[in-house]
Amino acid sequence: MNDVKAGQEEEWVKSGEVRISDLAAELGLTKGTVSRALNGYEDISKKTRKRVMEAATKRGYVPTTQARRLAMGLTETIGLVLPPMPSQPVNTFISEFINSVSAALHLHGYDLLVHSANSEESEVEPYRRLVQSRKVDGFIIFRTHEKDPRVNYLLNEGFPFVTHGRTARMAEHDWFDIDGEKAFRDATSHLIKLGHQRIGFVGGGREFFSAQLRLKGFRAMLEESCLEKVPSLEQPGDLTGQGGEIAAQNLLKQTRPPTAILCANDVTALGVMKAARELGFNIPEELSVIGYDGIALGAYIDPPLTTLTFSIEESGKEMVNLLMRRLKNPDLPVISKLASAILKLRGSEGPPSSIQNKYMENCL
Amino acid sequence: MNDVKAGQEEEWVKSGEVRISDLAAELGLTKGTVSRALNGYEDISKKTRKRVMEAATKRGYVPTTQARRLAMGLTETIGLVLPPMPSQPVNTFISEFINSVSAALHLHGYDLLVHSANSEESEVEPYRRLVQSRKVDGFIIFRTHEKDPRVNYLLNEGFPFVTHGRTARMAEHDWFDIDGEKAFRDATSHLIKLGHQRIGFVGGGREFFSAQLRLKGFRAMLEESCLEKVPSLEQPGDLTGQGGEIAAQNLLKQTRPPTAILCANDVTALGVMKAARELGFNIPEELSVIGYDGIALGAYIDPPLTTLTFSIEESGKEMVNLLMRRLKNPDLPVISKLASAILKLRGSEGPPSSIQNKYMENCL
DNA sequence: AACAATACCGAAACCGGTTTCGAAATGATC
DNA sequence: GATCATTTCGAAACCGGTTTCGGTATTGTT
Repeated sequence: MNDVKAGQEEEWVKSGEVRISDLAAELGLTKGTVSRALNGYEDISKKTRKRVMEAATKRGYVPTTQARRLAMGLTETIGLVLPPMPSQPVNTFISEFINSVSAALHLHGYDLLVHSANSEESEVEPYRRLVQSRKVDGFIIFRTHEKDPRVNYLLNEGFPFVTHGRTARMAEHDWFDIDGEKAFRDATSHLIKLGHQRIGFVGGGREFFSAQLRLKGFRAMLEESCLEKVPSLEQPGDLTGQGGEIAAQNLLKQTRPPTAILCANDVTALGVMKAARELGFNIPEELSVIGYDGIALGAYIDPPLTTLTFSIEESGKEMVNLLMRRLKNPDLPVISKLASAILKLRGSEGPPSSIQNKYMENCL
Repeated sequence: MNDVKAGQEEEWVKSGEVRISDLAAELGLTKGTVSRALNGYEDISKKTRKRVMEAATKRGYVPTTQARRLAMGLTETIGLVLPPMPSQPVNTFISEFINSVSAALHLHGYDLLVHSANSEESEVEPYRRLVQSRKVDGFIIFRTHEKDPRVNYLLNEGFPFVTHGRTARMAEHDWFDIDGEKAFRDATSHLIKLGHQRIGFVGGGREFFSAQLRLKGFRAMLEESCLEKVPSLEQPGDLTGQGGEIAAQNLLKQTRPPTAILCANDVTALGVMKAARELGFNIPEELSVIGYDGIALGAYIDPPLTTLTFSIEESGKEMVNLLMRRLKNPDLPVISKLASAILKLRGSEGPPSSIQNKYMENCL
């Protein structure tokens, strides 16, 4: 009876109380020996290794991370700085991304340090602080700009990082990206095949490189299909719902409004749809709308949003792989990975109400 | 001219290369003295303190976090474990929450470690690992269950944490919560005043304590208004869109369907609205829908979703305050904070098409 | 001028691990 | 049984800071 009680109490011993020196003393060894035994050094006899391992598991010894990392001169931590959240922070993307990155890092024994950006200070300031205080070994950067100060800073420091998205200096750093150009070629092509000839485009901010590439794909397919490029049909956006609303108003109040609108992301598309409804356009009968990101919420609105989608989980995993490779060997040549988005038809697009294909005849 | 060039080059000196011992050697002091000078000890003369400070800023000295934390015996890091993301991860809440928590922690010099939960292992496993390896000083826990194994584990370990949401053991730990009971009383009252008498309810998972409190508020207001409690009008949900769809079908296919539906969160409400549309119910004319969470996306759907909303930023800030207080003095009595949600009318609710107030007459 | 009090800094231990180096013990070889 | 190679472990330095303690040098007191 007493034994049982004692046993139970022993199970509830608080963890984290035993240090490597305790173990060493208990075993009559030095802490150096215990450390090597636990870390698989070859100069430890099988017998003592077993003895050490058993004592360690019995006593519930887990090395203190801080001490180990200090001794080994690394942090085993990756930093991720959230972009300053706009007043309309509709970012279902971010949580999924954090989740996948964190999971992938964990497989390599790395931790994820999430830092928020203070909108009042410079964009690179958080990075500078994390680098200087040596809190992280590398960074995951997303939403890259063409001329990205964060990238400039880290390249200058020679500090490891991987970007989600390309930059003007993409030849100098590892990056992962979705082929937004091809994605928008596909989406544009799909609309043209449905019979659309006046297609609007709502971009992301000009500062985002990805937004430019999406615009490029859009234009390329227009040209390939011998459709006239109409400047007024290309509206800037800012990746928010509000930006979508404004852009849609600019598009739909024109004398010859477009019969379809491509949006730089899903949230923008939601704003476009809202504005369209308010202006009396039926979707998709009178206006087709296509987004980009594949957020799950898009399936729940009316009509469900057709979008360009890709695996966020895969994105996170790939980026972590690139970063781990870089950390293991900083001198390896720069590599990159381009994944493709697929067009997910859900119902917010269809043939235009009045098909006019006079332009088509001019082609070929 | 030469001076200018030299000056520029000096500005680009790589950071993080100078250690405290370097500074000490340069100044002809010991590192102990330098450390005390920088940390404001009183036993350092004004002159040398100034000398040290200037040398530190000039050389760009920033103490290595790992070493400082090891010496001081704390991690200055708070852990946040993401819930296993369901197949429909429509969590706009999480990224906002992470952002606000991270920002608040930063004000106290703390970092945020975000960990993902592996759905194959026990829910407490990530917590156990983080505690044992001493990677964090405390936890932020959200989406609490009534009987929450994470809470049980941490209470048993005596490890600091704060929850977002109450638990069965809420008297033993600090917590922050939104008064969901009151919120649902308010929402129910609003619907009743509009003339609704058959009101449906779609809950969250039974395991979530918050969902039970919301149901409680709903029932309480029904009873207060002398409305009959109809069991078939209370449907379980799971905080996902799909769960909302299924629940709505169960509600709306009844011979006497409800004229309004309250949902445990916004995502559920989106599922409800989708199912309602497919069954031919017009919103809000034939069916009122109210959600909970106040996600920004709700404003962009048709009709815009009426919801119960609260400040996520404030939530994060408050929780961090509670946690910091606990870390500073672990023996302080347990405290908690209850904030209230407000009903944000956006248009997805209205008076029922046929007003029958026979029940009202029985009241009072 | 002698003595106590105070200001100031150096020396060293410490946090909890890892890793290098060398010495002792063991085994193999002739 | 002497010699040499191997196995195995202890000792100590190290990572980069913080903090305690004690000893000078300086100042203040009478």
